[in-house]
Amino acid sequence: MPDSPLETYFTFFNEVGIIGQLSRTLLERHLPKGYLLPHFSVLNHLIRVRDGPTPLALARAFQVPKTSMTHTLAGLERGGLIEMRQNPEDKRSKCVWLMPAGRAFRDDAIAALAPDVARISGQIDASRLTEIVPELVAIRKILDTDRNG
Amino acid sequence: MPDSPLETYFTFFNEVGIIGQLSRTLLERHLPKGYLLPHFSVLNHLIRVRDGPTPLALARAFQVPKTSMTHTLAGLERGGLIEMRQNPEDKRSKCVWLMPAGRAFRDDAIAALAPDVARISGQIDASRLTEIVPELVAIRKILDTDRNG
DNA sequence: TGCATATAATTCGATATCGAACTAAGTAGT
DNA sequence: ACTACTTAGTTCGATATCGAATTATATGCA
Repeated sequence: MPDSPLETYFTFFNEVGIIGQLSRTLLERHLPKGYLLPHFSVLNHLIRVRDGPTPLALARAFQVPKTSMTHTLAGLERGGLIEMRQNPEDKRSKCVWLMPAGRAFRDDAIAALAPDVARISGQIDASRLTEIVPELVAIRKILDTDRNG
Repeated sequence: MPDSPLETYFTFFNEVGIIGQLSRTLLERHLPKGYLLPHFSVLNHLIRVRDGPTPLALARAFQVPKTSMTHTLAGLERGGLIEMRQNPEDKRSKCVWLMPAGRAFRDDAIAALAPDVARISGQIDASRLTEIVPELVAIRKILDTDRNG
């Protein structure tokens, strides 16, 4: 099935979209009621990338409008999973800090996900993904800088 | 940065999620007010895959709950882009048919997207994507059958 | 045939998403 | 120091998403 370049892009982004949706559903199935992928993602970011970022930095990291991030953070704070303190360097701003309950939440989610990962890793070779990931990172960065100028 | 297999999966799905979001925003920027990616996707599906499917078939094709598809189709019908007729083979069911305005809508969107594609294709080689797409298709199918049993 | 169950679609209610407007605080130019 | 502009975050309103319940039709089995 020969494909025009335009169709190649469409197919690529279409597949990416569906995989994103399926994997999101897979994860959310294991989260406590009231929590969604964005909640998990933020906690994960605080652990893996950096603790104490501003809401705006998080919004940019996840490419969502800052008003969506406000809402996500409110949910995390309500559950005692994070704490928002004033940014000492800028009184307009806040910093987001992980609480012990937040770390436990994230660890629990990952543990609950283990069976899924085990089942899937039998069918998708991780080394295959390792080859693809750098390509995806490159594409993500191109789209990202394209968007921001 | 050596990566555990678990982290490989996480990184992969994370990148996929972000690319999906960025590309979605890119497309939606060119759609008329009130229309979103799902509207475009359905029209595109009617043209590229099959005209006249049932709402349920569409919901499955896009991996969304059927109630979400009801909503999307209502939007398309309100705009005269599709028509929903009774399924002659099953009175519970309906068939979704593309209207001329629907085809025009889709063609316009693709035309409006052309500058973006041109800009991006200068940075992402389509042949690179051609290599990755089969891998993504395989992964999508695995997740899909995993989900449905 | 008649009844139990299954399926297609919709409606309803709760929550998520996001753009626009707003408030508060920082910054730059004079 | 004053004014204009910019930036961080929230609030508000409109729409999207999606699970649960509902309605209408089909199917399977006695």
